[in-house]
Amino acid sequence: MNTCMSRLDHMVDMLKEKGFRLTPQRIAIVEILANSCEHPGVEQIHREVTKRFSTTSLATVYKTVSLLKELGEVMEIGFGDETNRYDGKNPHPHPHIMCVKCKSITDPDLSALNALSWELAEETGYKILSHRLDFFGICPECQKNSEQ
Amino acid sequence: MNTCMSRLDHMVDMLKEKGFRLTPQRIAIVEILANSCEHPGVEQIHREVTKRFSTTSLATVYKTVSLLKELGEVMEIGFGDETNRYDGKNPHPHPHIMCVKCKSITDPDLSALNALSWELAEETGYKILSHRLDFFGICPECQKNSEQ
DNA sequence: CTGCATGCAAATAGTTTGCATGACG
DNA sequence: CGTCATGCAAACTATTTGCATGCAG
Repeated sequence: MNTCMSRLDHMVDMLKEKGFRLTPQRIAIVEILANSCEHPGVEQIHREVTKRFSTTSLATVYKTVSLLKELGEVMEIGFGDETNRYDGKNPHPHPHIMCVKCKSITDPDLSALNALSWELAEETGYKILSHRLDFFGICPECQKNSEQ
Repeated sequence: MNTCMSRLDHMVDMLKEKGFRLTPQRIAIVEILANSCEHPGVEQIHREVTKRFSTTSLATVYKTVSLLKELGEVMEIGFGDETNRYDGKNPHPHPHIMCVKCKSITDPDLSALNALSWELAEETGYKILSHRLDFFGICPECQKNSEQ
């Protein structure tokens, strides 16, 4: 089990094991994904990487994120109109809550959730592979700011 | 209450009341949305409309669907890569289950769901406006077909 | 008649791809 | 050193927009 390893080390090891090259840009992107809590988008990741490697292209960010997505190390969060955001800390399906004003995304605890998948599989005969549970609302901070 | 009115009548009345024009194309699109169970996409709606009004443009379909969306009469279902699909029968948030092979979308019954929103609002202090619960899996039909 | 709706084409935005160059292993 | 990754630009796709024309009210 790798549970005691940092996400960063885990992701880097996985790339190494599978024979992918560890370029500085790639490592930087992995670091950002492994350490960000705010569910960054490609644009934001790109902004961060270029602070260290100024010539890094958007295409490289897309390619790296896409690679990690395929390896199951990063989960894509695609909210309606919003541009995609990514979660590298917890790449498995879990609920999100997004503030429609400030666009912040956080991960609430919802224990009662797993039961739903079972209920559903039994009811429909589907083989459930994954799911997505997203809430949209206004965060406490933004509620305060709109009370003029 | 309009619960005894057909969705079609309800949507047409709403357009009339709010002063939107009832062009034949618009009515045809509303009809398709009100009567389709398969959660059609814009392309599919367009294919249907053009059977009756062959010159109807994609832009008109987009505009009409968008209008109904803003009026709260149609719900957009945006699944990751897949192109958007629409639900005109039940425009309020409800769970979906999509087959990753045949791309069919159906509406399962999940009673235990409403409790989650409450739990969440209390836990996080968010004002919850909406949510999205989508499952991805393989439908019974496609499971059969892959057992060679 | 008057203005909103239509339909065409062009614009947009996020993302992907092709290809020549560069650097990891 | 060979191969894969990078970076640039061009391609793509779903959707939106501008504008002249048409038709509902």
